[in-house]
Amino acid sequence: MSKPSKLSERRVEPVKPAAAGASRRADRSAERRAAIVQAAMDEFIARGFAATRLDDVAKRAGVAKGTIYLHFKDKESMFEELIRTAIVPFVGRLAAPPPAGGSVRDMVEALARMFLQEIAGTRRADLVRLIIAEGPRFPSIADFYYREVVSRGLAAMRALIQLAITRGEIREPKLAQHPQLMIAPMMVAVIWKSLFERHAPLDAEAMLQTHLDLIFGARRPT
Amino acid sequence: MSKPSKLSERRVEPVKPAAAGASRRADRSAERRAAIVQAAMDEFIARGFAATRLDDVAKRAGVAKGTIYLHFKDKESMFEELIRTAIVPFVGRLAAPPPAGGSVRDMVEALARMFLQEIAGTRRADLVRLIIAEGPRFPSIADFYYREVVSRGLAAMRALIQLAITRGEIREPKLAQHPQLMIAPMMVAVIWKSLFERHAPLDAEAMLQTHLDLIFGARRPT
DNA sequence: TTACAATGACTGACTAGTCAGTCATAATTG
DNA sequence: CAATTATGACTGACTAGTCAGTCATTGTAA
Repeated sequence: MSKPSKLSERRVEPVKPAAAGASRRADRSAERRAAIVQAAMDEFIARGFAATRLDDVAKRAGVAKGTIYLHFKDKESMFEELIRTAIVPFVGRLAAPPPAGGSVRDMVEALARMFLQEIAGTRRADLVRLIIAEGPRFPSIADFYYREVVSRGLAAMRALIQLAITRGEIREPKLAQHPQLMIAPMMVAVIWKSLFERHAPLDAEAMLQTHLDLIFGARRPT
Repeated sequence: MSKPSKLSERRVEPVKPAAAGASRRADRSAERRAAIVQAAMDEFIARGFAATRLDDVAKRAGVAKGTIYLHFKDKESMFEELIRTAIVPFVGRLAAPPPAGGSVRDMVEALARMFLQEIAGTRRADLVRLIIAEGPRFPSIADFYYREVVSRGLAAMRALIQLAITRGEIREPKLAQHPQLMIAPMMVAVIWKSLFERHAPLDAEAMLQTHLDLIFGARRPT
């Protein structure tokens, strides 16, 4: 947090670059922090916030419990910071891929496919579930998630829908008022994978295609 | 679970119906049990399983902590039994309303509206969220939920879709393979209400209409 | 370059507190 | 009165967070 780690860089390796593995103090500290973050993520996903023991996190990270408190104020702020850190990478993605040249359907399909590959069927799916689970108890997380992911994602989706409407690819103009409808099957896929996959595996790809057919019209009407 | 609670019913009021307020032993016991169930539900929804204190449940139910253990084996089985108890009423509903005479769209719309009124916008929405949250840690609950609600609900929905397809109300035959698509907006509505309602209220009714228009075709194409 | 001093990351035993579950006692009922 | 039901003080296991002490790394002096 308020670590002036810059100080350790003002001199650029006076001596001994130490072969290959970085062994400088700041590096090790960063490594440990990363290990804690990783371990904590695993534990929180597996047990939820309240049931996670920091002793277990420390053990899994290969670190003493006290070390956790060198990096985080307490369990709660660790949790919050963790989620934030994990979400940030996606904020980039949401804005990054500039609309390709093809049809809107192709763009939406590409987005959805990316979502399915990168989220559903990944540990990140459980992260989404974790946010759903703990959101009401951590309003700041729900706020952050809404601001950084949901509202942006929906805005982007709305723009795509509007484009599709002007191009005539989508006939239902009201859809622009409910971009959630575009996302809904993805959310269901994520939840399904977490809860029911072993009861009945879900072919999210096929479901997606059907969904797109409903919205854009079947590719071959008969 | 293995509680033969039926025993309390074998005799039907031997004597003294006791004016108005029931005060017979079994009745009081049932009342207390109901109070505990209610209180526990509130606490579990508000805090999740691990963070819920039985002291709080007892206090809220107006009962001593020991009393809880007269009705439930332990916290965990109380939680499981609770969820089961809360879900059962819906199993009936899912099978109960026999297909009305109107169009399939009307039937689906009626079902969805019932869902929105009785689940989304109710404390029950949080129950769904609770199941999503704790499901992975309580496989028996996920199993039960899948068996009693999800699989039945999807089967019913699939039947309706098939009917609509044969009647020509729905053009997309693949939809029968993915009844989840029919439900998806409802799930999103439930989650939205729990997490984001204060950021951006969701008009679930309007969203439902748009969704139905996508599936059944807009009522007025232009 | 080498010896010594300062730093602060790291440790883990410890404290203070929490909470599920128990049980001796009290209250109620028939 | 005996039997049943309810109570809540109590126990013991468990855990978030602390802190005095250690020691590898870094800085400085000779």
